[in-house]
Amino acid sequence: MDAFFASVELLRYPQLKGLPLVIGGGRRRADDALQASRAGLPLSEIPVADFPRLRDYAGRGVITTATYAARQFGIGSAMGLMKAARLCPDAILLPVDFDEIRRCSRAFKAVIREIAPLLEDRGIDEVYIDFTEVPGGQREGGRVLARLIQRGILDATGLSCSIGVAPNKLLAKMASEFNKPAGISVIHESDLQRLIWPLPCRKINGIGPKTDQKLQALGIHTIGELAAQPLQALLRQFGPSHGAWLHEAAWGRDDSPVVTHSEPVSVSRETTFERDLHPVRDKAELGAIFTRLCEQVAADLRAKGYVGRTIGIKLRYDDFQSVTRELTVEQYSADAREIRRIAGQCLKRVDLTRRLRLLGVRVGTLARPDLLAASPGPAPGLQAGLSLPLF
DNA sequence: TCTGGGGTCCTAGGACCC
DNA sequence: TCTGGGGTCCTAGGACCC
Repeated sequence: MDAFFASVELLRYPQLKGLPLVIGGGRRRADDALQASRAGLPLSEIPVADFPRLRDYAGRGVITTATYAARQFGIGSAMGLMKAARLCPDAILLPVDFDEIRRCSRAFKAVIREIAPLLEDRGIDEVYIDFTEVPGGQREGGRVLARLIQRGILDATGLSCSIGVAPNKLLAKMASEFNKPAGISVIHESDLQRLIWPLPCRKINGIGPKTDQKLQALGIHTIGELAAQPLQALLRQFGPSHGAWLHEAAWGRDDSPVVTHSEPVSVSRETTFERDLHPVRDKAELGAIFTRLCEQVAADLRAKGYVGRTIGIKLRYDDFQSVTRELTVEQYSADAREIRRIAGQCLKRVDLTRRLRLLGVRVGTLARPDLLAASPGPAPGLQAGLSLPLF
């Protein structure tokens, strides 16, 4: 989806079209001013002058989405809001409306599923689609079906998306970025040298800042340069698994399937405080936050229909160093008090003399309670042992 | 100028088992 | 007194993605 979070807001506030608009922020509501001016007015008639600006923000948030107009100023995703405010103080800032985002996310995925059911969910605003077997999927190399999907999403939601069509997910993902926004690009294996190899390595999905830095240090800047590296050299530098993957990716090879269903691995909640808190001096405040996080995780688990038996915490100190602790217990649970009890034991195993900026609670090793009841494992009194000598 | 929140997957070491 | 070759599970950290 193109500038998804921002585009969703533009549906409500069309008067902001073409203006630099940024979505993000932490706890502090960026739309306080808007709430006040809203009274009695249709949303689309709220004067542009009444919208909150980046310059008025003074919190710890980052940018989730910037419209293309805002990107002109050098603003981008994951940038701190304070830095963004310096680049474009007049940009309008709105908070993320998660309920509305989720609604739009479900809506656009539903449109795609109607046309092409083999869909892999890649988060709130992205999917992979296998339309090899969809009737008409091969027309114009897939371009016809891509147009159909694009049009269907626009009609149903008013939102635009960009589609890349390719022989595999790796290339399709890169292709989807060629013509943003509202673009379609179709690429074939034979386009590898011309279209893919000139790109920076960072464009490969799976090469992040760390790997890129390491590649740069080796004098490897483009995907073509990476492809030219002897496999042996990559294996030596990056280990057998990562090295082999880098080589394959540079050659545009990816045989990973489109996965239509997956079970969640963990559920977590975390929060960055408005100001750093001291475990001793701000004990009461931290305790309340801790309890709330446990309650939220428990509620999320129950809403999704899962229980878990690995309970963990995450801390971030004021110097941004993060630590985690976890404990796996016998009994599955989705109970806030039980989660808090185990998480509390984890807390005892970390340094609590330094100021914290973040606290998180996580539950892993998940199971569905209904399935658990169906196969309770070895019941007491029914256990048997059998051993045979090996030789 | 400090850097959100929710996830997945991988690695590596240690405990423990056969 | 020295020392194998599997395997699973648990834990901590880190890279990466949306």
